Amino acid sequence: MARKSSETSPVRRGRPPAYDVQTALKRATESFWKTGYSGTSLDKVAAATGMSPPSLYAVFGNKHALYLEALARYWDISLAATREALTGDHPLDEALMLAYDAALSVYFSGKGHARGCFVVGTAVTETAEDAAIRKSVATGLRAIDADFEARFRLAQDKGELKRDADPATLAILAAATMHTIAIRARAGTSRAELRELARKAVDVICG
Amino acid sequence: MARKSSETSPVRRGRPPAYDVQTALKRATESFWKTGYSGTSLDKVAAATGMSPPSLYAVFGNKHALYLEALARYWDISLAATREALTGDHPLDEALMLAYDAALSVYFSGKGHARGCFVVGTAVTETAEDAAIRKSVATGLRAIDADFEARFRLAQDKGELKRDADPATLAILAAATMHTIAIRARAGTSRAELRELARKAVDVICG
DNA sequence: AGATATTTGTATGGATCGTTATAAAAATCA
DNA sequence: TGATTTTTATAACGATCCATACAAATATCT
Repeated sequence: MARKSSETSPVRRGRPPAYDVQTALKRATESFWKTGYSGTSLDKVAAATGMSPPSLYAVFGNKHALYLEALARYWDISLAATREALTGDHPLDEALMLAYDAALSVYFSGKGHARGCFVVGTAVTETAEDAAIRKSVATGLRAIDADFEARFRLAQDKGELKRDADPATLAILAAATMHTIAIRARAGTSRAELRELARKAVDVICG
Repeated sequence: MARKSSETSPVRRGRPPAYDVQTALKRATESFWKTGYSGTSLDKVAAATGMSPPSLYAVFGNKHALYLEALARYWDISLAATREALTGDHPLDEALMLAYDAALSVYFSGKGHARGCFVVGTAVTETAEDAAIRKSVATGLRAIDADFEARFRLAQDKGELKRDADPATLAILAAATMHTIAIRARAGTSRAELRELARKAVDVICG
């Protein structure tokens, strides 16, 4: 569900906003990505976005709603990237590696230390006590599982995979590989080592 | 490295401490487990432990040192549990399931909502900006990997595993399965479903 | 131009943050 | 008993937290 922006009246009335909402959301995401939801103050977000606190509240509601929107945006982007890698016309093992490469380029996209996955690195912590964040995470995880499973099912139909393999189980292992990469990236493992890890995991998963 | 406790002089001089350090550390761990490091104030920890803030500082130093000690204690306990499961005299698949069952009973040990893994649920968030926590997490992850790998190597020697299997790669997949369980438990997946997930993953991993 | 509408920056409110000063309380020592 | 040692509870410190009141700024409308 996208934020309303240009579908409002073509000519707006008062003083024009000084900052673009989407880039502000991106900057806010980067702030939360570093130090988590609880560990990131709204002042930090304001500094990162260049917006004043009142503007942030006018646009996003409050800190919690802002984080939820950042989380939804991250899911949108990363689910699309995973799906694109898996639905392209590549052999099974290549498709899986494309998905992991896409994830790695996100996990190592920051300036300083590797940030890992935004969900695993910041949202999972909040899921224990925050129902809204928990729901977003649970839904996203199911979507990833489904995308992997669909690809394995297709592979089985095309004869890329043994008949007795269980696509649902292989999907769990493929997702688990993604998750362990997300954790390890944030914990300091190098990108090269993680890519090798993915390569070996793919070899086992594809049989 | 254990905290000094009873190896001091048998007869101590001043007013005796009212609370046991180990149980206080356990209570503090449970506080952080719910809402994470940044999301848990020292007042909350004080309320959970029954200790006053000055007592907490006298015993543990500060909030950061207290969390690090809680993290070290958690690693000690969970690594010991995993190692016990894997080094017992069981067939490979049974040993792996014992390890996952041990983890599950920890992840679902709380009163309210499932807490998942303390490391994945609270420490990973901090690893991006906190070098000390990152080091603890990295070391612990390597230890888990090594324990799994040793068990797979043993299985290969005993003929439980195919000759061409790579113990290091299987260890990564076994650890990845543990990690995805840790994430999903905190995100709301039921214990029964996670056990089934583990069962299927073990079947694939063991070939 | 004047009225209206919307965003902006500043400044701050009340609560909570991590941490510590202080003195009373409770033990052993002489 | 009185001095010494250690822990305790209370209270508060300055800093920071999330959130908002307010008025100046900047646009379109009549």
